Formats: sequence, C-alpha cells, structure tokens
Amino acid sequence: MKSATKTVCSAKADCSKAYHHGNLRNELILAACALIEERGSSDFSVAEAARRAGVSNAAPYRHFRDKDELLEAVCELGFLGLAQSAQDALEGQEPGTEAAIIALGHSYIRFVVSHRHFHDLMWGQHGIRAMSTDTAEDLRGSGFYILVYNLNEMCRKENIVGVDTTDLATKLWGLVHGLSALSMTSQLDRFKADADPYEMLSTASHIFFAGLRQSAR
Amino acid sequence: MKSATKTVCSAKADCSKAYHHGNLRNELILAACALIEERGSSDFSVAEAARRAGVSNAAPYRHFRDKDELLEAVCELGFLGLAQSAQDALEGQEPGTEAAIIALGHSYIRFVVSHRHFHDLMWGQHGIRAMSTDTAEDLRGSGFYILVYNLNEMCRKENIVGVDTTDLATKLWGLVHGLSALSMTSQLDRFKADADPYEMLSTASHIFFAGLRQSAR
DNA sequence: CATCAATGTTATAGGCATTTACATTAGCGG
DNA sequence: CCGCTAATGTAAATGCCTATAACATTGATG
Repeated sequence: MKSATKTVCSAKADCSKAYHHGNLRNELILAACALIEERGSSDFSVAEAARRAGVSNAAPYRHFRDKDELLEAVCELGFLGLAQSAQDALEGQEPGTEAAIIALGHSYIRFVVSHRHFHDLMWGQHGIRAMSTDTAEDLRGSGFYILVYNLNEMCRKENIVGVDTTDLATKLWGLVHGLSALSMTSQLDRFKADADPYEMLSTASHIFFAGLRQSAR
Repeated sequence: MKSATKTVCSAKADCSKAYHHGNLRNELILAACALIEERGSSDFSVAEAARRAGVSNAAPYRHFRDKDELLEAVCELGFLGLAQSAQDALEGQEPGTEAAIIALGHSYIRFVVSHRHFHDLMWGQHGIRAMSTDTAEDLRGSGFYILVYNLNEMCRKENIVGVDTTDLATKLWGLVHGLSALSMTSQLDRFKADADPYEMLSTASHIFFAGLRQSAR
C-alpha cells in the first residue's frame, strides 16, 4: 500500500512545535493505518491514533465526526491500494489472456493476505460504507472494470460469444475473494496440507474457462 | 439458527428470584446472539448482555474469561447453525448430483445473508479462534465433508477420474463463500442490476463442472 | 449441620468516545 | 500593519465499558 499511502499523504514539512499541526487529518489516517496493521481494527482507538500523531484526545474530532468516519477514510486508502495493485499486476501481461486475468486474481490474493487486518476492516461495516462513497466508487470499480475489459478481450480473441462479461467478472471476483478469505483464515491447509491459494486460483480459473468455452459453443 | 440455539440452550425453568441464576452461561450466549443479530458484533458489550440476562455487570466473568471468550462461544453456535443448515439442505436430494451440491451452496448463501452480523463475527478474529477449538472442528468440518462426500459420489457416478475432491471442495467453498460475501455487502447488484447470488452460484457451478468433466477426460 | 466451591453482587480502577468551553493561530479585508 | 473570524488545538467533564477485587449467598457434600 506504499503508493496509496503516498497519494493521500501530501505531507507538509514537520512544523514540530506549532500549535496547529498543519496536516493532522492525513497523519491521523496514517497513524490509524499503522495501528491497524499492527494490531487489527477491533483494538483500534481514536485516542491512540491521536497520541501517535502527537495531539490531544479531542483533536481528531475536528477532522472526523466520529471514529467510524476515520475508519472509513482508512478503508478508502485500502481500496486505493487494492486498485493500484491490480494495475501493477498487469505490467508485462498481454491483455485478454488467461494469464493476465489470473495475474489480476493473484494480485488480489497477495493484497489480502499481506494486509489481513485491512481486509477485515474493508469488508466490515466501515468498508461497506466507504464503498458507497463516490471517491471509492471509482477506485473499487477500477479493478473490477480492468477485469471486465480483459474478459471482453479474451472472448473476442477466442471467439467466445453470448457471454455476459460483467456477470462473469463478478463470479470470478467471488472465487478470488473467497479463496483469499479461506487462505487468510487458515482454512485452505486445514483439509489439505500446504495448499497454495495462488495455485488453487490458477487451476480453478483454468477449469472454469474450460467450462466456459465448452458451454459457449 | 433455531436448532443450534436449542442445542445449546438446555434451559432450566425460570427460577426468577434466585440469587443463583442457574443457567447463566447459556443465557449470556443467547443474549449475546440476540444483541449481535440486532446491532452487529462491533457494538456488542458484555455489560448489555448481562443486563439482558438480568445479572450484574461482573457476573459474566464467572463464566467467561473475557469478552473474547464469550464471542467465541457465540461463533461456535454460528458454526453449529451453518453445519445444521447444510444437513437440512440435503433433505430430498439425491447424493452425488449436481443439484445436491448446488443445494449445499445455496444453503450456505442463505445462512450468510440471513445472518450477516454473525457471518462478520464468524470470519473475524473470534471466529478464527473458535474454528480451531476442537468442538467447532467437528462442526465446521461436517459441512465441508458433506460436500466432499457428494463430490466423491458425483465423480464415481460420472466416471470422472483423477480429481482430488478435497481440493475441489475447497475451491467450491471459496466460490460460495466469495459470492456470499459479495452479496452480503451489496456488491453483486452494483455492476449488474438485480443479480441473484443463488442463480449466480448455480450457473457458475455448472460452468465449473463442465470444465471439470472436460479436463478430466 | 458445617464447610467449600460455585456463582452472584457491589465497588473500583483505568480506558475510550464524545462534547463543551476555552485558546491559539492563519488568513483576509481594511 | 490591525483586527476579526473561522479553523484547529487543548483541557476538562460525562458516561459507558472492560476487568478485577473483596464480599455475599447458596447448593452440595461429608
């Protein structure tokens, strides 16, 4: 989430002792991110974020109506990072190939398992509210539409007709999301030792596309 | 979750004014369930569960080390209910058919979307800890093994060979889990109006099985 | 019947969310 | 440059919550 972090944090130089902080809103968000990455979102407290930013308990309430609003801002940063990682994943991939589509899925898994606490937050109440924000609308959409675009290209190239690619993208999203969640909660290797979510997604997608080509003929 | 509730609550008659409650542990769990269904797990407080059970603030700590332990007990009840609904789903289904397998998936979706707050809890920190409890181990496993059994039957009947059904079951679980999560968070109809998770699971599974038969030939 | 372990209660400490009243400062019009 | 106002901080206070400790009640057991 490096890049997303940078995007939000247009940090002004540290005016160390000023009565006015100068960039408090962003620093609170970053402090919240750090705390959540460290200890999860359920243990998170506004007070601690304030301490970390070096301000009083009450200061955050000049920038956020309440704790929820701060957490929603954190979620937006998360969705931004997720969208970014989707774009990065396509570097060097030929659009509309199975490889490109699977690479997208892998980036999703990678993001989720390396930011598990964020993922929890993003798919909880706060994330859902953040997703209906207009800002996040674009971001979250972007990853999805990248997928749709690649599916369209794939169908065109391979002459697969009569497929609703938006619907198809949603199904694949479900698959990826589910495998990520299972992996993150250690369910994958419970029934099958050293199961690899990346490989499982690859093979599952491959089977799925085989079925698609079959039934769209 | 009716049946699961009954299983846990071996309620003794109400000894209204007794100093000792008689069934406090279970009533606390039930009160917690009710509160969580109503307002979600993040707003849940031990104190309120205690009030609802008609005891003092401190009483719950005679039965649960801390708040987490109470929430884990709630999770176990949730997993019990989920397993139960899987069993119910197979009523009148012929084992090893695509219909039976899809019915299992539908029951999962139905459980998740009608107990969204429970689902949040069950797939958060508390649920993960509860899943590694031995008690829950059996329960959670049971739904999964029902699926594996049906896949085995299916492969046998249809003469599909060389398939690791445990692996396959995990992939399907991922798909179902993901579609449930997307549905629960209103992501399904964001890109496609009135998308139906049940139908999406049916068609996705059908495509998947088609691909499976194809590649296992 | 006396005692102990289990299970409740009250009192208390410490944290957090949020609000209110007050303080400081930046920026803007004059 | 001066003074005003809005923005942004602080300190103090309220009220709820978690968790613990010290004390009370009771059922069971010998």
